[in-house]
This record gives sequence, structure tokens and C-alpha cells, in this order.
Amino acid sequence: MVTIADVAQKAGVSISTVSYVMSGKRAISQKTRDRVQVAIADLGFSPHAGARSLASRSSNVIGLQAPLRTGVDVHVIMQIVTGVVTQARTHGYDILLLTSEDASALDRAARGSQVDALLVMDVESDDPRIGALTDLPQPSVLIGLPAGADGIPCVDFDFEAAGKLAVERLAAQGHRRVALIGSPAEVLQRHTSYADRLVRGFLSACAEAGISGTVHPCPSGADASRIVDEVVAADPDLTGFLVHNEAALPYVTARLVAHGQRRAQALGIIALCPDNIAQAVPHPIDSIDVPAEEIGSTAADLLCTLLAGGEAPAVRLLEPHLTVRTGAAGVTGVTA
Amino acid sequence: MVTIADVAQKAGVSISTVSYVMSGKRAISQKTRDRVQVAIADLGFSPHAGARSLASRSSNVIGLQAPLRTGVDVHVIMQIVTGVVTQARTHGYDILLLTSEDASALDRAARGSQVDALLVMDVESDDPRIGALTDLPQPSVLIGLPAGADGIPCVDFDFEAAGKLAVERLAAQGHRRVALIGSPAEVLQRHTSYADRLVRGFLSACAEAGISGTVHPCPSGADASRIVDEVVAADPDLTGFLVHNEAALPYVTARLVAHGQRRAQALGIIALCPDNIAQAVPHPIDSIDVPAEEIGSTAADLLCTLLAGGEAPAVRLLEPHLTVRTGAAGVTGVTA
DNA sequence: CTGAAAGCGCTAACAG
DNA sequence: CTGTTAGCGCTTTCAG
Repeated sequence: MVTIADVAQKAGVSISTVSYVMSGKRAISQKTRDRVQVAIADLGFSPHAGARSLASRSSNVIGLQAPLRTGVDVHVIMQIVTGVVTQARTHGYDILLLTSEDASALDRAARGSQVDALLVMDVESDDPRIGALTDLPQPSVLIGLPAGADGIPCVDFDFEAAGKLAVERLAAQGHRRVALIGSPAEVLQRHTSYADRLVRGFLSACAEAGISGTVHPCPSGADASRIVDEVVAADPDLTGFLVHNEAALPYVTARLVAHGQRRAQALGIIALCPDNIAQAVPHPIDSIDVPAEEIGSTAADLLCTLLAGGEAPAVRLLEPHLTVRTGAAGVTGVTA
Repeated sequence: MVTIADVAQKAGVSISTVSYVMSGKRAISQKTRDRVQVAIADLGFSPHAGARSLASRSSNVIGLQAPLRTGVDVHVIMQIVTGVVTQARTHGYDILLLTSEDASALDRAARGSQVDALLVMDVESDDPRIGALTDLPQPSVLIGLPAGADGIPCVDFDFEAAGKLAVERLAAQGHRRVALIGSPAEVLQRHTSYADRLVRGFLSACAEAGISGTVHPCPSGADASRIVDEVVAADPDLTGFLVHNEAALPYVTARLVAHGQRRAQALGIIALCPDNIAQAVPHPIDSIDVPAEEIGSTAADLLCTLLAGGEAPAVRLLEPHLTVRTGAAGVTGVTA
């Protein structure tokens, strides 16, 4: 293994000079710097991460807790993770991946100084991990917006505003009875932050617009078709739909379009998911993009700002935007 | 921060005794051990990872390169990662997540002693990263089976055998012209290991069975329907299909069933993907499970064996199994 | 069975 | 602008 001492010797300087060339923390003459850099390159030196973290009291690693639970939208998780990793690297941080759901994993990584900071995904409205995080010396950021974040900065897509936006669009199209075809029951039952907020935005906007709104958990896969049948059977006057379940989306839209055709009804369907997923559906439907990668990169940026001693907003919500792919009346069942 | 010295003082023993209690590397009297453990618990001590890695010359971290490229099956990636992380933890290893595709990321992590070993996913048949890996002092394992692994152990699902198995089933059902509806074109173009091997197994088995076999790249999402139409139009006598593209699967099966119905033909359809994906499709179809989580856990196990000084097989392939959900004739178009 | 002490490779004062 | 050196917290000889 090649050490900083090897580099120093080869370059004919002291080891502190090598260290300062690498960190840029003090002025070095051009000549010396060049010689050191040549030596580093020649020897293929990279500093020992452990030694560095011991001496500098920072590891340049961020812990990312990404629980891979049932019912979550795997594309969204994946894109968030990509955003985090990519953005963190631009700030010189690597990512330690924690997948166990419990707070002890966070504790272990933090207490052992393995990480300089923590990023926690898939937060629930009342999440037990928040207490653990506030007890730690390292800063942290949540992806989600729990009830009591307790001073921990939160980053997420504004699902509440997305719910409102969808209802406003559907109401403007003339729909008076609308339904939210949402996440699987497990996700709603554990009060996953985003699911809760979407429901809240959806229902309050319905109340405000004076229209009827109902919420229906929906399993992923083909079982979604059955749910659609049940929902439509229970209330045949439903004409507006907000679908927030990427794995169920193809089945839900296909079934809804079929129902619309049968009744010669113009349906309003809005998908809430990453744009590429919405576009992969055969029928053109309106959609609200979930900018998953941007959520991840924003969270990573915020955490790096914190690590650099900067200030962070308590809450940072990414604004929803509607992409219209259908006419004013929505998906016209008869012509689809 | 609480250090090993704090623990030693509190327990009234020397630092080395505390260290040996933790590592179990030498005999300690029950009395002493108890006192030390109480002190550790009371103080909430966890050893500094950097200090530990500096002194012990090992970090207890495995680097996992999981490139999140376009066209990959995101469920499969996710499940492999889950398997790796979970299994590695049971051996006391954490996972550093690398997502950049290039060899330099591997180099950086390894040269800096950030990781004790490397696990590389999404390997291509002739992958430039293999050279980088063989130059490193740390052991590594590939998930995939490239042409020249150059002594690096490989773990994967046996896609070649899966291709054979599918063809044998279709041939046994009486199908004489079969098609592989495969990964997106990008994946095939970069000669991703698994895609190459599947094609090889599929075509050679067709030759052996004396039946006609063709391979068709397939985009994810609804565009898959168009591909199916083209494939069927180009060869109306096709009756057997192997589908290896989870994101396209619902569209492909729906379209194939529709074609089958129109012609009152009995089609053979076999899906190659994780079982839960195959089951989420409305029509019951035969399937060959891709045991993604097991691929990950097997690879992690193998790497940990290597790290423990054990021997590893050069290649470890997980055997395919067919799950039959249709009758001998396959999906009966007319009754579906 | 336990202690003392020599590093592991690096950073960051301190000294010039 | 550069060098010397005291730790950072732990593991592991070497001694007893």
C-alpha cells in the first residue's frame, strides 16, 4: 500500500505539504504542487479513508436509509437513490446504504462515526426514527414530511398540493364525483408520509370545490382491475380519477377506459407518478410528474449544505406540475 | 464522543482488554467480560469505524457497484441489492453504494481502503471493469458471467439454461416457431451478460429441437404492443413466446392473448422474471422465476467466504425452474 | 488471564 | 511558503 509518506519522499517534501496539496487548505508554490501531484499520480496514491476519518473527524460518507418495503413504488425509490448518490458525489460524499427499517441501524452507523450525516427515506407521519436522529451529533434530512419533524429538515414532493391540483383540474373539466385510486393498503395503513399528505390534499380540495371525493387503496398488478370494478360499481357516477400507484397504472387506466367506452362517458384520469411511467401507458392521460431524482438530489444538496456549515430551510417541497395530454373533457371513452 | 479508553476506565480494566472482549480474540474471565460489557452498554460505546479500519486494515464495508442504466429491470436490481445488503449485514459488513458505471469508482473506493471487497452488477460480456478489478488487492465477485472473468468468481441466475428450459417446454407443447421477446435494444446492444446468455440458450435449444427461433428486442411500456404486432405480422405462424422484459410483460401478454383470440390459436407464453411480477399479470401464464434476491445473497455470501479466507467456485449459477400455470396447450386464446 | 505500548496513515496545530 | 510533530481511537504484538 502506498502512503502519504511515500509520496512525500518521492516528491522530496514533507508529508504535511502533501496533505495540504490535497486539501488546498494552505498556499503551496506552483512548483511544489506540481511535483507533489506528479508523485501522487505516479504512485497511484489515494489516502486511506480510515486514517483520514480518524484524523479529520469526518468520513465523507452519508448514510442513506432506504427501506425496501412492500407496496412502495420501486421506480420512485430507485430514482431518488440515484439522485442522492449522484449529487452527493459531486460534493465528495459517498453513500452507505442502510436497508433495515429500524432506528438502530442509523444509530450504529452514526455512533461509530461511519457517516457524517444521515438521509432517511420512506418516512411515516409519526416516525420513531425521528427521535433517534435528534439524539445524534450528526445532521440529518428526511425525505418525507412527518407530523413532528422536530427540527430535522424535510425534503419532498408536495403531494398535498398535487392532490389539490388534480382535483382542481378534474373539477374544471366538469367532474363532480372523483376518486383517488391510491397506494396499496399497507402503505396507507402505516401512514407513509406521502400517502397521508396526498389524501389530505385530495379530500380538502374536493370539499373546497364542493364535489364528492373518495379514497381507495389499490394493490399493485392485475388485482387493480378488480378494485376499479368495485369502485365503479359502488358509485357509477364517478367520472374523475386520480391514480397514484405506478405498478397498477396500466391496469387501472385500461379498465377505466373500458368502463368509459361501455357507458360512452368522458372520463378524467390523472396519473401521479414519474413522467416516463405515465407515458408508457397506451392511452394518453394527464399526469402530474413525481420528480423522484430531483427529490433525491435536492435532499443530498441540502444535507451537504448543512455539512458545510450552511443554513437549511425546515421544509423544502417541490411543486407539482400538470402535464395535459387529453382534451378538456378528459379521456373520451367512446373514441379511445 | 465515547472512546474505548472511557470504557476501560469505567470498567477498571485496560484498553486492550476492552478490545479483546469485543473481538473475542483471546480468553477473558467471565467476571471481567461482564464488567466490560456493562460499561459498554452504559456508555453507549461503539468503536470508531475509521480508527478500527486503520488499525485492523479492514473496513468491514463492501462496495457494491449497481449501475442504474436505462432498460434494466428495476425490480430485479432492487431485489438483488436487497439480497446483498441483507446478507452482508449478517456477516457484519455494510454496503457502500456506487452507481457510476466506470472502473474509476471501483478504484477510488478500493485504493483508499474504503472497502474490503467489491461486488459488481450489470456486467457486460466483455467488461472493461474486469481488468481494474484484477489489479486490486481486494477480492471481488461479479454478478453476471462475462466472457473472460479472469479468475474473478461469478454469480448469476443461469439464463442460458433458462432459455433452454423455455424452449423445451414450448417444443413439448407442440410449438414449432417460437420467439424471444427480450430486453430493450440498448441492453442487448451493450451485450449485457444475462441478455447474451439468454439468447444463446434460447437459440441453441431451438436448433437442437429443430424448431424455428427468433429474437426481438422490446422496449418497456406500451410500445411493447407495437413490437408484438410487428413480430406477429412478420411471422403469423409463431405460436410460442418467451418474454424477458418485466416492464413490457403486461402489454406483451395482453397483446399476444388478443392475437391468439382473434385466430383461435393456442399460444405458449412463458415469462422470465421474478415470480411476483409474473403473477401480477391478468392471464395465467407459465413462468421461470428470476430469483433476484437469492442472486444477491449468494453473491454476498460468496464474497464473505472469500474475505474469511475461504475458497470460492469460479462460477455459481442458480438453476431455473418452470412454474406451470396453464394446460398442456398453453394459453388458449379463445377462452382467455 | 491481563496490561503496556507500538504503531496504523493522516490532519492540523505549531514553529519557522 | 514549508517542515515537525502531536494526536485521532483502535488493534495487536510483546511482557508478564
